[in-house]
Amino acid sequence: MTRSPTRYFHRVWAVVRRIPRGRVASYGQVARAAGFPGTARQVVWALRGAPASAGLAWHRVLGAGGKILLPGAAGLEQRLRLESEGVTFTGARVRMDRHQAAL
DNA sequence: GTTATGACTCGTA
DNA sequence: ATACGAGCCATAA
Repeated sequence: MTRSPTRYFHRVWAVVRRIPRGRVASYGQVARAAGFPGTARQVVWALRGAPASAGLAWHRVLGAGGKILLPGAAGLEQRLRLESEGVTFTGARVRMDRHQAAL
């Protein structure tokens, strides 16, 4: 089978797109749902490589346990975006027990 | 072909 | 709670 070099990206984007508003998922969960278990780090490439025009909900992807891993101002923006969607936090972490997306 | 990078994850201290 | 190390692997150079 001819495998497109961009298939990985495409699959990851497809998974992120189906995370509902107000829900979140971890990098590892996205990777697993995309059919590439154990490739949590590579999800980052897909998120950064996604065109802004795609409107990808990158802010709904967090580290394991609901922790925001994006450093600096971007991390703050992520939190603000999530809160504006109704996502609640416990300290620095998202309440995964309430906002875990069903993948 | 090799090397470096990284918004990871888990175990351990 | 934080800190560190090791394993992980697609992409870029």
